[in-house]
Amino acid sequence: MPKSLTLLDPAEAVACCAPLSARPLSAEQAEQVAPLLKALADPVRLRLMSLVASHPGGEICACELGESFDLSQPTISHHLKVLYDVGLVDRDKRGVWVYYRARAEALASLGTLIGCPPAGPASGG
Amino acid sequence: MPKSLTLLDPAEAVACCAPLSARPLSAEQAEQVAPLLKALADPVRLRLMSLVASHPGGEICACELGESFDLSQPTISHHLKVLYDVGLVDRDKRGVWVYYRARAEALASLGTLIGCPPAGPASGG
DNA sequence: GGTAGACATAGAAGGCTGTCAATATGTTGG
DNA sequence: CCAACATATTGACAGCCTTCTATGTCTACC
Repeated sequence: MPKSLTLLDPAEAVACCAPLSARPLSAEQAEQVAPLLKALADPVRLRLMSLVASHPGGEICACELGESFDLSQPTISHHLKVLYDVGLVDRDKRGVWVYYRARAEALASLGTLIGCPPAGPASGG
Repeated sequence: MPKSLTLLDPAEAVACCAPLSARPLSAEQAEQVAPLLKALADPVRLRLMSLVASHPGGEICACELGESFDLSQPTISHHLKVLYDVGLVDRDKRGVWVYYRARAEALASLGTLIGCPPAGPASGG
């Protein structure tokens, strides 16, 4: 059971929350959002997420991800699973290889919740 | 020693990073950003941050923060210290009370790094 | 069928984290 | 100076997290 079928991903639940600075987050909301942040709150996973999100073509092979780290294959696999379980990345198995893709809308929701600079003219310093 | 004097806060260092999806985060950048996310990756701290950031007047007394939780005073104090140490909040002691203020630019930098929706028409949700 | 390769899972070790009770520190007022 | 109060620090403990090695699973190819 890779994900829940009837409930929202953590990543999807975030979209319902107003920015942190708009109004106090409820305890329930905080419990939903924290796992997403926790998933990103590790240097390895943060780099993995960035590698996936920034890769040309939108997807990247797990084998290529592993080459960027001095870590064992199971460790990389574990971190990718954490990102997958909270809904920050999608996976697609093609033959022997597994391709990961960033969920842009999940990152966008999380960024908005944390607090994006107000939409306006270019900031001047 | 509340903070480093010559080096940047984690919160300040984040401002130097492009969004996750723009280019792969370096290992060094990831090591700098992860502590910030880790600080927010706890339900209690996330609510504390939201309470501080959303409070009218821009600041809020620690005593008022504690009343929102079913946790001991030392625990709240500990969580506030975590947020303070990474530079997400400022503190101001006035008499017996301590007032906390959100560092809006730190939240904005972090939000931008994670990935804000591209500036466009108002989202309908 | 058998072998090789890519990825996932299981189990264990060591370190980190959240929480508390107890105590320390600093401030106000008598 | 002492009492009362707000907040911070200390020390301890349970639980979780990151990492590894060993192993399992699935696909491709001969």
